[in-house]
Amino acid sequence: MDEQPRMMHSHAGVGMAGHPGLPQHMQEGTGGADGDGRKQDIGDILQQIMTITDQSLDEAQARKHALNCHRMKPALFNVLCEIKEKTVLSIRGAQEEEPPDAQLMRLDNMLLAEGVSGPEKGGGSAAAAAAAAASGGAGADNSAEHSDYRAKLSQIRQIYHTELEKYEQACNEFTTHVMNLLREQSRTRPISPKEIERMVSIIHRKFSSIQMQLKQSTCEAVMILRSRFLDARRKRRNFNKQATEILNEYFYSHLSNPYPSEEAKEELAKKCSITVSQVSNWFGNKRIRYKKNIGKFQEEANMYAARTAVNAANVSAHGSQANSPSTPNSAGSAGSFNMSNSGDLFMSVQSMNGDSYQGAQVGANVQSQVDTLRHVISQTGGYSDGLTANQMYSPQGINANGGWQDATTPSSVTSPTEGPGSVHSDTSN
DNA sequence: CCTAATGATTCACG
DNA sequence: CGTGAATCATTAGG
Repeated sequence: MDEQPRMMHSHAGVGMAGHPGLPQHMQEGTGGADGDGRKQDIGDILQQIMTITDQSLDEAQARKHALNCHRMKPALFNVLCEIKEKTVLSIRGAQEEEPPDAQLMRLDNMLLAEGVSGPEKGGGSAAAAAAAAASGGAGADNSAEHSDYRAKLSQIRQIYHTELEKYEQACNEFTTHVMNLLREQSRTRPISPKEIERMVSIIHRKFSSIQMQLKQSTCEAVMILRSRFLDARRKRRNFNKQATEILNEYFYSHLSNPYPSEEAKEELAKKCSITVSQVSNWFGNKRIRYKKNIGKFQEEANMYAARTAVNAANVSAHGSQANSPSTPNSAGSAGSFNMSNSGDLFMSVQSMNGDSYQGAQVGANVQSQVDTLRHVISQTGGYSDGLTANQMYSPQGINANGGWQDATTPSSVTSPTEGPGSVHSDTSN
């Protein structure tokens, strides 16, 4: 970097020597006479310039004025304008036509959809709500995040609008400024109204391209915000105890066919104040995890089974209360499904323990109670120690139903993990 | 801090 | 499309 100055210094004598514009160092050897002549010329030129500048600007002004006031001037300008029109402008005009910008339209649409542009405040929150609803309908309990999202969105919106306004104002100002300027200049040079118009449209195009940048960055901001919001949605919250209980209750009381129908899901969702997709997620997870390691869920299963059994008993004893988590589905499809595959078990259950219930059972409750009872039975019947119970359960819970899985013999997996440790674990409340 | 639990997401399949 | 399976990412508990 500082090579350069040093070089210049060291070579100053030579380097500057031949420079024509610098009269001060003309004593460089060879070109003596020539240099003197040039010096003379330059001096003259400088002198002339000085005199011109010093001389009358006034005079020039006066001449201009005279020209402007000449009576032929308008006509002349008209002609010149025409010529201009025919040449320059026509050429420019040819390349001016542009297709309606698809990208701009896309941006506009998106901003409108996100509620950034479009009508005032109300639109914003409505759009935010719509966005939230669209993103899975998780409108139940993430109100904090939701309001956060809304606040951020309205912030973006505000910035967008102020910027847009600023741009518009600047555009208008600039346009009028240019128009005035051109009008001013039209006195001194040929400018047709058409040309002004064209200039204005050029200005507008420039500004709209700036606006497009604004829109683009706004879109980006919204996207980022949105993705963050979605990420926040991914931030899971454990369901509350009650919800888990309800879900588990349903799961274990429909263990033979733990596939809630759409209506059942809706009902569960309502009961647990979660969304239907959350219910689906829960059941998906539950099924796979239960199946994967039945032993681990044994205690839970027994617990819920016992509970629902008691519940069912009470219900059927009282006769009137249709409170148990049975659904049309469990009565219909699951029933037939189960009957065909494990009718024997069903019968055996009935014959063993079902007597007391059988009389009072309502059709809809049969399935769930069969599931329930099976658990109770297996619990009470074979519950000598953890290991045997474990080995006993794993086949029965699933294979007997022939149902919702293809018996991948999980006992080998479950027994080492849960067996020796005695089935206790925690009280799992 | 580590680990298990758990809700959500993704991908393949029928 | 609903599921199963694997996986991710966060939470809760030690």
